[in-house]
Amino acid sequence: MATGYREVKAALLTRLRAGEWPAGSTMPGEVQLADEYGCARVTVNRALRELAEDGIVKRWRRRGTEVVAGRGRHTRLTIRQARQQVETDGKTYRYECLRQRLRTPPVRVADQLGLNREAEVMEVLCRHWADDRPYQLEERWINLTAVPEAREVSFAELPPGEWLLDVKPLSDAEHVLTAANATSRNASRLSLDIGDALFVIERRTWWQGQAVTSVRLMHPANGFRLVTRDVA
Amino acid sequence: MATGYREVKAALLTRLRAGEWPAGSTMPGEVQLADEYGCARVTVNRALRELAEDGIVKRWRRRGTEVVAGRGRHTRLTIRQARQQVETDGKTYRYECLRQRLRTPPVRVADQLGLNREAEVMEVLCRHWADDRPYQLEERWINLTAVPEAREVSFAELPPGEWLLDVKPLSDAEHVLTAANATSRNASRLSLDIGDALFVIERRTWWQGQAVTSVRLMHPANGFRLVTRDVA
DNA sequence: GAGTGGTCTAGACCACTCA
DNA sequence: GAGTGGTCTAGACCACTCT
Repeated sequence: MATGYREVKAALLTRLRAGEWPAGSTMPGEVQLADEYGCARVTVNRALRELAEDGIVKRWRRRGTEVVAGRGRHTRLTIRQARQQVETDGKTYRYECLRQRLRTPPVRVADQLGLNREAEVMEVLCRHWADDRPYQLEERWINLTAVPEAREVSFAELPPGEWLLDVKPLSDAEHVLTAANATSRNASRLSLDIGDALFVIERRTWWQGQAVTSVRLMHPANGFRLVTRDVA
Repeated sequence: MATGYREVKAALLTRLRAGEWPAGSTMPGEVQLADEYGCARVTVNRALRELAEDGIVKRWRRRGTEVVAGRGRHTRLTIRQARQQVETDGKTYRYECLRQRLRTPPVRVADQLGLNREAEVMEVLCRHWADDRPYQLEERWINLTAVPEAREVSFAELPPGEWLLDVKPLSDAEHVLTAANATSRNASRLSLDIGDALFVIERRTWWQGQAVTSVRLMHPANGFRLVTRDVA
């Protein structure tokens, strides 16, 4: 007789692992399970809702709860500001601005930000260090229509990512993770050889539906990794 | 007067975006907010709980709810089976096993799986194709102590990842995402040039506390990307 | 129409940690 | 001791989609 939603969730997971409800099948309804476990329906509801959030089941009104498990693995990833990551690693963080200027966006950037080519954007190129090794090279484009204040800000000392987090907090985001070979230009900026592998994170953010910024974060593959750990 | 937890959550997000409670400050308690919005405390509780899951606030009993926003970005990632990903992309999937054998594990693998070097493991090297291009090269080690059935299974036609998902469903997992340059061996197996960038996913899984498998999935960087989209 | 999950309410008790 | 969030309950109504 399990009463807490954690117990119910664990019990359901055990039965799922045991194969009682194979992938593709439909689980019993909430009322029946609540009856089995002798608890309120809301308790079962919460357990099942979390299983759905974990990607283990899918739920529909009227159709019931279906076991998916096996389609793919869900995982939660945290992408930190360079300063924070470097300091978490116990290293000394240093920031350096290589270029900052106003300009009209190249086609690719205009597309990404949903702007036309006459709009004005801020381009920022900067570098983040961990101890005395380049940690991240950052190419950023800021939509001045969405963030006109940026026109007056100097990023000589202040990482634009940190500034934007203050100015437009809680924005929506899209991330794209890829790998690439370093071009000659990027290699020299990261103290690498041409062709060395880079781990690249591209991020676009929106604030109330309007594109704010598009940024490309390049890391020497050697020494950079994203780690996730998922229990479920 | 918002009554639904979604409305409450949205209202709180708006106030957070407006800077009413700056990062580091403590938000009002659940009872007060429930009073403000004219709803039950549980409704506020759910809204705040989701904000906490989104990484926007942190909550402690007695200490209250603190605004974090700005530490890092949380995102949800789904890593699919090769077959599923390839077919989702509208391409034709093909599987090919390059090697399968029993052996004792090299030190690195023994460490990863928590085994001693006399234990027996199954080594599988295989390749996944998308149309007629290599999509993923897979190096896998299976702990036969945890999965003795694997000793009798042929992976000539069946991807070991898919088999394991059936046999040990709902296991715990750890993922490490990195980039690397292709070695000569891996380059030829992926129809690449030596040094071309690879996007590498390493995954380890456990079932009821026991290490099941360790796998290294290597993708040509050109044409591989992981994408996440987060609204909040 | 009926049965599923989705959600809200009001009240209650618990667990924790601060003063 | 007091006040915070964490959770459970019982009952209710709603939204959806199947037949």
